[in-house]
Amino acid sequence: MPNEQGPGAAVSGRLGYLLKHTGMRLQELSDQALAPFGITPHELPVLILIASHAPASQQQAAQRLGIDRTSMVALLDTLEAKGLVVRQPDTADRRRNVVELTDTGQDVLRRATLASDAAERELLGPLSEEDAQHLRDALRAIVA
Amino acid sequence: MPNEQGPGAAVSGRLGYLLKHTGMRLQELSDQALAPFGITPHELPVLILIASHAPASQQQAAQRLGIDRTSMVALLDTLEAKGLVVRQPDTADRRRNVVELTDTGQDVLRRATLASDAAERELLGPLSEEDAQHLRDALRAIVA
DNA sequence: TATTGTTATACTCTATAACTATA
DNA sequence: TATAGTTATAGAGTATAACAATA
Repeated sequence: MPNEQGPGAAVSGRLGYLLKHTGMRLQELSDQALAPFGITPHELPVLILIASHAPASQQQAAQRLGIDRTSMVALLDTLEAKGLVVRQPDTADRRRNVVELTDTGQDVLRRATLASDAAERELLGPLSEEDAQHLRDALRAIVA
Repeated sequence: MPNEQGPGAAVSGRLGYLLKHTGMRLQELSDQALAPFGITPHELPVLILIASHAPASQQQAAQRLGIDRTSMVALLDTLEAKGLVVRQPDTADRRRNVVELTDTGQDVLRRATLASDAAERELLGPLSEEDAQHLRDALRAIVA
C-alpha cells in the first residue's frame, strides 16, 4: 500500500513507479476477469487484432503489438490449441499465414472483451468519468 | 508507430496497450538518461528509497518497491559492487542490514535524479503542463 | 538474395523453497 | 518459533541466430 506522503513520496511519485504499479493492478484485475474464458490479458489483444483483419501476416500483427515475431508464433500456437484461431497458408503469398478466428474464438472474443472492459472500469473506479477519459487521451497522446 | 484510427484502434485504444507502450517508451528514455551514471531505471528507485531512510530493512525496502526480497539482495549486490551503497549489520537487530549511500552514491543519486526528471519531461512532452499534472494525479489516485 | 514462419537457444526478470544467523 | 538476509533453483517472458519454404 503505497502512501502519497512521508519520506517514501520521493519514489512513489515517480512516473516509472506509477506506471509500473498501475500496470500491475490492471494485470491482477484482468487476470481475474479473463480466467473464466481460458485466456490471458496477453492473448486478448491478439484476438482483437485478428478480428480486425488489419494485419496481413503474423509478422505485422507482432509489430502492431510491440512483440517479437517469434513470440507471436508461441502465442498463436496456444490460441490454436485452444481452438480459438486457425492458421492457413496465404494462397497469394504462401510464405505467409492467414490467421482467422474460429466461431468459438469470436464468441470468446466478444465476451472476454466485455469482461476486460469491466476490469478497466474497475481500475479507473477512483476517477471521475471525465478524469478517466483525460487519462486515456493523455496516454494516447504519448504513445502516438 | 501505433495509429489512433483504422481497424487497429480497437487494440491500441485499450488501457493495457496504452500503459504497456507508455512504459516501454519511458524505459527507453530512462535507459539513455541514466546510462552515463552507470545505473539502470530499476536501480534509481532503490537509491532514492535508501536516501529517504524510510525503510528500516532490506525487506521493507523491497515491499515498498513491489519487488521480492530476494530480488532486493541482487539489486543491492550490484549497487554495492558499484560503490554506491554499503551494508552493515544493524546493531539493534543483527539479523537486519542498515543500508546507506556512499558519498559517491549520494552524488550519483543527485545527478541521476535530474537526468531521470528530464526523461520524464521528455515523455510528457506532447502534453501541456496542466495535462501532465492531471496524468500524475490520476495515476496516483489509482495506485493509492 | 530477401522474407515468413519456425525452431533452438540463451538471457533477463522474478518467484519459491531451503539454509544461516539471529531474535 | 519466527524473522532477515542469503542462496539455489526454476519458471515466465523475451530476444537472437539459424533453418526451411517461398518469393
